[in-house]
Amino acid sequence: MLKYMLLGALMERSLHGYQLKSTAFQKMFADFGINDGQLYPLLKKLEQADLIRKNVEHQEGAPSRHVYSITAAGRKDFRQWLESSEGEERSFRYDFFRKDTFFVRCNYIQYLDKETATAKIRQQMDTVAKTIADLQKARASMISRKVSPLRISILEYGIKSQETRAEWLNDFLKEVQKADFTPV
Amino acid sequence: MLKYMLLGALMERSLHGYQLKSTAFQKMFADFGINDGQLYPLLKKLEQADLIRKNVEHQEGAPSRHVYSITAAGRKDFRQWLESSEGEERSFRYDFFRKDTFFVRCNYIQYLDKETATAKIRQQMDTVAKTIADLQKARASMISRKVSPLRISILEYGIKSQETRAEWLNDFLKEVQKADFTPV
DNA sequence: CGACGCATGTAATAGGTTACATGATTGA
DNA sequence: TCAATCATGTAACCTATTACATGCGTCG
Repeated sequence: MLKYMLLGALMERSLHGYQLKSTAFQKMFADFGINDGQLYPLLKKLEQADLIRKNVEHQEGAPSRHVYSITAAGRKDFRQWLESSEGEERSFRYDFFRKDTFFVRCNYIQYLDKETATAKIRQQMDTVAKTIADLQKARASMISRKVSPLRISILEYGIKSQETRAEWLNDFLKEVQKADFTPV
Repeated sequence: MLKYMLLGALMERSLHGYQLKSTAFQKMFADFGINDGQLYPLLKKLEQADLIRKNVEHQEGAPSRHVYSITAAGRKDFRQWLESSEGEERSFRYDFFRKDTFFVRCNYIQYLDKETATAKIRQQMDTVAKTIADLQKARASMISRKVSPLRISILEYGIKSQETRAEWLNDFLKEVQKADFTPV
């Protein structure tokens, strides 16, 4: 998937590795972003596959920049991926069930005592609240920077889904407080 | 994470490999479940770490079952993980942005023509609708089987989040139809 | 003088998927 | 007889994360 995210970023304009890291894969929160260990080897691989082309820009008194641009083959590959629906089936493999640590823990919440369980849920509520605040700030900034409404719309999904999570956490907390936690 | 899901399943009762696959990691949809290539090596690894213990049950005219039960060390390890909050920070690394193929494609939707984009969104709407129907069926079955309300609650998050997705898809479709798709 | 931003990369490891490999029983 | 279900496992591969490694310029 990262392959297509890189190609997608290069569809607009040519970029060098560090630019990809710092602009196209900007940190949105704490540790979001792309890691070097994946970026540089993948760029090399894409270059070898002739999907992107490298142009080294020498700079005086600074490390050279390796500017990558997408090739015709790269554009074709990207469009093919974009048009396909591969990976869009409902599978749940990458969904709340398995990839969301908090939810996986929730499945076993009866093994905790009520106080610990409550504290855990409240902590998650805090995290979600902070995330929503951050996303709303990001949204405001995107609006003022006149980012395309489609991109803003995508961010709004993030906000909506976190709000849904917050609502559910409220319900779940009530459910936990009602439940009978017999020590196991 | 799978490690703790296996230990969590064994907290309740001892199970053999195939049981873990077919009951604890039941398919909920098309291809949800656990794959052999991960299950069996991991069981072996956990056994070597003395977190679980194997007991081979010979069966006449059928392959032997390797029944695993959790050890005291396994229970301790599991509880420690359960109480910790590791991986529950907001990171978005495992969130809608990067792991959801449909959403990643949405970021580049302006590279598609309006018809293709519309078709793609409608297809996703269908998928989501089918998923919601399946989850609701699962919920009904859980209620009749008198599964604990906490477990049902977790499934309800799945329903809620898919409903949020459906709502957003509606909004996004409108946005796409309003937008100016100049071919790129 | 130390931290941070710019700029590139490698190595080791972990986690997960697909495909391969085997073999018995049961039901259509 | 063919397919599905039960039952266990290995090998190859791909993806992703962490940590390591280097070096310059600038700002406080």
